[in-house]
Amino acid sequence: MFVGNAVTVMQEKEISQAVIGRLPRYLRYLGDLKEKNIERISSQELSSLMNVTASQIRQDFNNFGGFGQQGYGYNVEYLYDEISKILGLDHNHNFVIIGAGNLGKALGNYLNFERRGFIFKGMFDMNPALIGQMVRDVQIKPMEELEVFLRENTIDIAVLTIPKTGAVGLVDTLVDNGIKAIWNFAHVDLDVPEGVQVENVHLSDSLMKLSYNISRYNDSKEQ
Amino acid sequence: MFVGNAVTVMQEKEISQAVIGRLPRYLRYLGDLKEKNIERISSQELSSLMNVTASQIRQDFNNFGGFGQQGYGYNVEYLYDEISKILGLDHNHNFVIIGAGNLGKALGNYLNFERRGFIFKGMFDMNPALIGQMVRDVQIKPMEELEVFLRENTIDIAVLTIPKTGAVGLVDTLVDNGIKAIWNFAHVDLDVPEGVQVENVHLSDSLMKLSYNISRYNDSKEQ
DNA sequence: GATACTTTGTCAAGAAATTATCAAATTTAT
DNA sequence: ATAAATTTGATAATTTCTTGACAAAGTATC
Repeated sequence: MFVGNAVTVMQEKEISQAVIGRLPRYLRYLGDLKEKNIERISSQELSSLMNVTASQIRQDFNNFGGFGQQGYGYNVEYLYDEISKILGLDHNHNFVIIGAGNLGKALGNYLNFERRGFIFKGMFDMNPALIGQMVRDVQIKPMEELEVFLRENTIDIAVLTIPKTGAVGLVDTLVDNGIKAIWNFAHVDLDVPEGVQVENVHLSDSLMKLSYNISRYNDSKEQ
Repeated sequence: MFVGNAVTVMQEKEISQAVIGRLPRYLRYLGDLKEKNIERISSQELSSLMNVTASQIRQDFNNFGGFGQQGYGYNVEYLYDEISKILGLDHNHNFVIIGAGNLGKALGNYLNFERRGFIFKGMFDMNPALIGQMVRDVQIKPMEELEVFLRENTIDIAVLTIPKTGAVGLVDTLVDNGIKAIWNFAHVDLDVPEGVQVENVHLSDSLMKLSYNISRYNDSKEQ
């Protein structure tokens, strides 16, 4: 009797976040190529297009298996589809936005997310003045209804566009009601249980980096 | 006779962007400590607070010179001020927002940038329906007035919240009229001359990373 | 004021990421 | 069909980033 292999977990090599972070950019360039009806591309061509080394491109793609062919290069459409799958864009993700301020509304109105399978399902806010307003085809609901809504709908992602004070206390509610991932625009680090994903967008951090690079360049000029 | 040293330009060690990227987070924690009137902190304490190694903290700070003292640790306020200076937050940066859509308005209304010395000076859009509207104390102007405005005011930063097609063609105008840095929300890579800083905020890339991490975790669970 | 304790700054080691190199596979040209 | 050119995937070399270790310098205690 053969046992043992049945439960063998394929120890997949962990892909570094550095690699993952580059995939969306590859996808963007491949999408552009597809629109231009370009059928194939070599790592060398893509390299000069994207300003990264050809070696890195091949290395990155090879983390997921051989997508290319010697002497030919990569088939644009095939590669595009494979990267889409890797990024989980081959199936839909429902999301709710919590915080119906300017930023929340901006994200709710952003149609391109839908094209990638991110479906805007609900929006919540504490402010009574906002309740009932429409953002696209979604009506803003009071925060009290969030829990029930999450239980009655299959929502993967919560987008947090509320001040940091509110954000921290909300995590438990979200996680307890099935949220798998948080796209966090609040300027605070969230503490989530193992298995819940957090992606931070700290806009002011980004602006500070820009500020540093301005100063650095000016200082180096002065010398 | 000793010559040579006179013209020796202090070859400052280039600080890696990895380090710079961590500075805003340090600043945030130090700000919180300051608010709690905590006077001093050791790398060890900060380490457990921020979930990074104490060694990395000391290494990071030491890139800029010794901010601490053996046996004592770091003075919170002093360290806060020094990091602020490094990030160029000790003087103001004026910015304009180009693109008065939802995202542009959201950023224009975000008051916290002002606290850090980023001053909202102007807003421009192509859409005639938006011209004249107020965003805080700034009136939306037509794109035709952008060039003159940039010449007549000292603006460091242009915030691009327009679709990518418009963004690429705008770079030359911005750079020719004194813009030193672009905070780019358009989903495209901008080609700028040496010395002009670009910080990209590619929201859909960020969302895709989140999507990958959701899939990855679910897949690993299934096995 | 002497001693024990704390904690930095620095240097070395280790790990991770990037780049270079090249054999093997395939395509293109003759 | 054969030879020349192209290009991947894999491995090795290099570089960068992170972590560990510890002497030196300070603080706190008795």
